[in-house]
Amino acid sequence: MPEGPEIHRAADSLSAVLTGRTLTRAWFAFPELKPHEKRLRGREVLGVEARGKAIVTRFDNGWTLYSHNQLYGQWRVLCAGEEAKTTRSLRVALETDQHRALLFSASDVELIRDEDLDQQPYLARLGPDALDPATTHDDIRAQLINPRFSGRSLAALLLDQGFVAGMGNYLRAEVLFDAGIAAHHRPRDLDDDIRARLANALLAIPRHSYRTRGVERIGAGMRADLQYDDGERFRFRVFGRDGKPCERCGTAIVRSESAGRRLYCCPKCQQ
DNA sequence: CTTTAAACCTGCTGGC
DNA sequence: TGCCAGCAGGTTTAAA
Repeated sequence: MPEGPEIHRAADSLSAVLTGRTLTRAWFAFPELKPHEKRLRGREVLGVEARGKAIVTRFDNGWTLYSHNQLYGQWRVLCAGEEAKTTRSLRVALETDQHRALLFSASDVELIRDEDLDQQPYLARLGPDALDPATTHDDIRAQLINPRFSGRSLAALLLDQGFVAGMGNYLRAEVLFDAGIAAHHRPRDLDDDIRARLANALLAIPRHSYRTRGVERIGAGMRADLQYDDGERFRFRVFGRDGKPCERCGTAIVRSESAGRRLYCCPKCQQ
């Protein structure tokens, strides 16, 4: 059940075993993708990257695999010869002579010509990705003062992939707590310094979650990689902590609902 | 224009 | 052990 940080780490794991490798086999559970199996066999993987919560895998024949895990999808990497515990819900298999990358349960999978990739509906509407190193503080501030977004509540914006890609429900709560802002505010009603603080949190919290392996269950089939800070764990400061004391002021964390999703906040620190 | 609600995808947990 | 309801960190669509 992934947000941007979890998806970006999944893309890391896939890239580590696929990039630069030749596919010995491609398999799809979806009938409409069957014709691509032959087309991909023998092709080289040029790269695997996350865009927001989608993953794109590029091949050397002008095609790209687009996949979105939604709530349930999960990529697993196995060594060649290693058997999956179950093939139930298996949707995609990409195999090299050394590894197998398996996608389970996801239903949103497409093969797209490279030149059409930017027209893919989900990718086309993505805003700047908090986990893209190229995304800057100024990019986020530009979103905050963009009239397309500045009149909407932060509660809605912080789930909107067009505002900042990669955000999700736990990040929303943690970003707002870190910035010390209540969810009902609109960007245009905030002071410049508060907007700057929010822009900071919108980059810092997802990136910290990514580096520290976020909420990922250890041993869930993902590779251990050295680029992550394993000495430190991401901690929820408000998400899922209703009734427990705020670590800053001791006030009980409150659970509510906003934009149809559960939201947690410290009513004293976030005003 | 924005917000809300429902629907859909699938899996897990807890209660009976 | 089995079944069902409820919930879930997502997204899209339609309605309000």
